[in-house]
Amino acid sequence: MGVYKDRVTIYEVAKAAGVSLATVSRVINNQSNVTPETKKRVEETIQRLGYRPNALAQGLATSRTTNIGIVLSDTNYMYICNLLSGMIDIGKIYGYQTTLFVTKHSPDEAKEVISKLITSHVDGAIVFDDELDESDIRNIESYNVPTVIIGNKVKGDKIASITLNFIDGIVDFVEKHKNGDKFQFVRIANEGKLIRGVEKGLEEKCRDYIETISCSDSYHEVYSHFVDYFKSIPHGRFICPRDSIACAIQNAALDIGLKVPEDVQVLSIIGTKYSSIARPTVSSLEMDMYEVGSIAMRMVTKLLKDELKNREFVFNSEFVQRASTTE
Amino acid sequence: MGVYKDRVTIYEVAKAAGVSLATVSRVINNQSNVTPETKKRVEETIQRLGYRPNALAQGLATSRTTNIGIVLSDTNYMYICNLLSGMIDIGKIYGYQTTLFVTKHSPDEAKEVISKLITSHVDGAIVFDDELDESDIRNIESYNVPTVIIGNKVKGDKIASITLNFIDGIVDFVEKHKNGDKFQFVRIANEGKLIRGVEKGLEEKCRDYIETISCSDSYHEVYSHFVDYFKSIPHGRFICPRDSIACAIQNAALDIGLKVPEDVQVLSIIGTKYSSIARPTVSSLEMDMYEVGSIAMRMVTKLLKDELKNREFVFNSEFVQRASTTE
DNA sequence: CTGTTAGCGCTTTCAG
DNA sequence: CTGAAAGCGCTAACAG
Repeated sequence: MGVYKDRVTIYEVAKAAGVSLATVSRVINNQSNVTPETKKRVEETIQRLGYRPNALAQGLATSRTTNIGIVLSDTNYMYICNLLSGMIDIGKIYGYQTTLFVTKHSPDEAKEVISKLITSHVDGAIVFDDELDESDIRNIESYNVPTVIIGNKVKGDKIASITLNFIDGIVDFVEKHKNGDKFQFVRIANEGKLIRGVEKGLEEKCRDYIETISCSDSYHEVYSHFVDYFKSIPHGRFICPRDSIACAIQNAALDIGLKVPEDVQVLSIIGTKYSSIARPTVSSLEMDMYEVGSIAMRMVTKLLKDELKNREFVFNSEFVQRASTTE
Repeated sequence: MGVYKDRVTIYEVAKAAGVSLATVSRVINNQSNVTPETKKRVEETIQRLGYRPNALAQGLATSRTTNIGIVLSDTNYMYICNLLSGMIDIGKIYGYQTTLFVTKHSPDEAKEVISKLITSHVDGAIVFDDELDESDIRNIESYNVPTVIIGNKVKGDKIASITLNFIDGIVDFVEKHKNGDKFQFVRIANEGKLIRGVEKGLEEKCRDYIETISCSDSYHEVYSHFVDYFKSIPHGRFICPRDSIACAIQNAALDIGLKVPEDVQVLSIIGTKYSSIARPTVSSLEMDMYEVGSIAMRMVTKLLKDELKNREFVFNSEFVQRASTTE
């Protein structure tokens, strides 16, 4: 069939090096109690045979896998990629691999995914998923998987949480600019809890200055929707979940001959680098998602060692005024 | 300490249900040879006890993990996220989890990452990484891990490859527009092999119409670099690796009072949805990276079952003329 | 249809 | 400092 090595086991290494498996095990785990000569001999044999330990067997024997499970609702948005990137980078520093569990915004899948998470015996988990509620998190906890949950305040022995506070920044903004057109909150179908939470917060705190308008989640559909919209209502102020949506609206306005920000203003709740790439640049609530990811990963690693003092971390977003809104 | 279940094992389920482990095993693996009543009883016990199989033990016993390893150089670019998203979605359909291995464009890390990939005993792998060369892939192959490699033609018994052909589209474009300013290929530091390959191809085939200009990989640095640049050379045609770089250049041009595409033209090799969001819209070579990811995942799953006939898949990019270049 | 038993590859006491 | 042996949780013949 080919030149495939049948995977070499610790047993064969031991035999080839003339020692017992225990010794080989000590060498690959860098334990001190091995003579330098023995160690060298074993290491050479490992090299020569191309031996690689089997992480499954190690995991089974130690009940530690050096794997962190990451639960996300999607990986197709820039800000989620930034988040993911932060987690992975830091995870690597601490020697953790990451296994991805994606739920696609569906509650059913979310439940199933938890099941897989448990089964997979990750050492810890980071959850940034809108469909999971507290009971799901408790479920994970009950299987003894230390978990950091982003965007959902949950307390527990093995749980830490990161709150993403967009609402204060946006309420500030709305309050400061309440004179003029009512703000239109652009509600995207199937949007996650993070954004829904912001919407709810705005409803509570700024009821008088906010209306809601619904759209599908596609740049092109939003764009054409608003081309029509602006034909009858040639002005407005729009609060959008993401920068691509904000761009869709401002592009529609511009293409129809309206002016941004004179006639139409847009503002994005979650900004990415594209907020400052777009023209006009899009005002947004900046939050460094890469940083959020890094912190999250740092928190799980601490949680694993029972060294995490502060179980609750709050990220505040900062409103950044750009060209798509007036001062 | 808390309410943690000590993870229930198959053994305890068997005892509680009054059957042997073999029977429980049969039930959780959905094997047919179990009486409906026994099956029901076991399932109830599983429910009641909250039993979840241990994937490590299963993997050890069967030498199958239902895990696919994905090797990437980065997760911070939109097109890579799209790629990833495609892989994950399809993987899920076939019942595979995905474990991520990220190399951060470093050859050293790349070697180490392969080691981890082997160790982790994934059933298969998808590699989209610029630092790995053929010998690394052979290495993976020699450990019997069926692998799909994106952007690098490698042949082997357990290897399939996907070629991303950007070069033909771009050569076409250059040929058609060779009159006028020489094209400047914008070379980004630490750029991956994919882009370097395009550069090399252009050098070979369009030597007379191409020059190279070097930049760092940051929107803001590229932007300010070109603001300066355009002060002394107020025109040019630029071939950029990604749309954010193209935007940096065209924004610099616009902000300094130049016109796009009259004075300055830009073109992005890899386009994302932001190519059509940017204003002016950016001409680019479209390739649906989500689709690439889906195909890649489909190919590994076939490879695993030895059912893959066509070991080589070529994606051609299509040049899409937008507002940043002239016809 | 169900149970017994021998591994899967590794770690980890416990002796020596 | 090194080896022997038990066990991690599960699967898969093999018997019955």
